Amino acid sequence: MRPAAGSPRLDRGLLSGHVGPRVRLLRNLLMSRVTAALAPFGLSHGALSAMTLIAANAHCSQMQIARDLGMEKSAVTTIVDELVRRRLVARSRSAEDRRRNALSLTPKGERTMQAMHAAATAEEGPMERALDPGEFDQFLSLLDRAYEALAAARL
Amino acid sequence: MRPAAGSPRLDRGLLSGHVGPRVRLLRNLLMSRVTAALAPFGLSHGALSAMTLIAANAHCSQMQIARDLGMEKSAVTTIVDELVRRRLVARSRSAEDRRRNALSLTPKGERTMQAMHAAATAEEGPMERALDPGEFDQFLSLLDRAYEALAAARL
DNA sequence: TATTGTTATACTCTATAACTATA
DNA sequence: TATAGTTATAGAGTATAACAATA
Repeated sequence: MRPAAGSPRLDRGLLSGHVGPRVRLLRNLLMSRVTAALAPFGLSHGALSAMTLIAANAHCSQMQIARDLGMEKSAVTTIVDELVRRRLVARSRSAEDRRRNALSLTPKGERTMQAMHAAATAEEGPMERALDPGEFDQFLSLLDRAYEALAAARL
Repeated sequence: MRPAAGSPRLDRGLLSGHVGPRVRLLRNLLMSRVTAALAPFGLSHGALSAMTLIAANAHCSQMQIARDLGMEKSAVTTIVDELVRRRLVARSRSAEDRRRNALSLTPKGERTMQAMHAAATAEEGPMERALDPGEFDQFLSLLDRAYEALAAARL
């Protein structure tokens, strides 16, 4: 009888003190589940991330999206094209700087984004059950602060 | 003067209570920095993840890697082929079950993995500086527990 | 001259499907 | 019949580079 396929053992000696490998592994597992949950919408994770940022920063530019997600501007164009084609995002020229686009979610976009978040986060049950409520809240808070620190640190 | 490209504003109303979007955003930002740091090694993130699991679970099979990373077995074959070709991983048939491969890191593989971790995690400075030591340790612990809960929850 | 966005193209990673061998 | 691994192929997502419009 083999070791009864349980959860993998993480080597604290090799991973000690580092966020990167943990986020990679957690993201890989979460992604494979979320990809299936998002399939009915026909939109990528990148699209959901972009919609999330647009919802939080109305009239933002595509370069802002690119910087915040660590993507190239051309990739953002591809994503936004699809969102606009499906009437989930409205794109117009900025009045202040006519090089820029001003992005905002349409009402349909808001509804779709929320449905996608609901579908994606339904896969989170095991994590929520493994942590007690106080720990879970702190986990969310720490993820936010780590993200913001990283985003603020661009050169 | 525009809003002086600071960190993006995350909308707590839309993201409230969910790990997924936060991990996606954090991972996107971390990835784009780590990709550059890992470029000199000529190996992918998947390869580093695989090496990390092999280091922690000597003589594991490729199916174990696939399950733990949420990848398909054929993708694991591709990754392991490259690691074997570069003498970073030793692959032999399992004695107990001759369908399986038994994977382990070579000494060169151990050194390379540690160098890759060092290069990758050098990008983590901003996160470490944003959290005080106790918070940072708890962050690592919560990431581990979230991962383990998710990995244990496969059907 | 620098920045925003678009287009066209190519690459990296992973998945799908069909196959072999072991159990 | 079911599982582990390989091979060949296709696909999704993103990057690179050259360009147009605006600052």
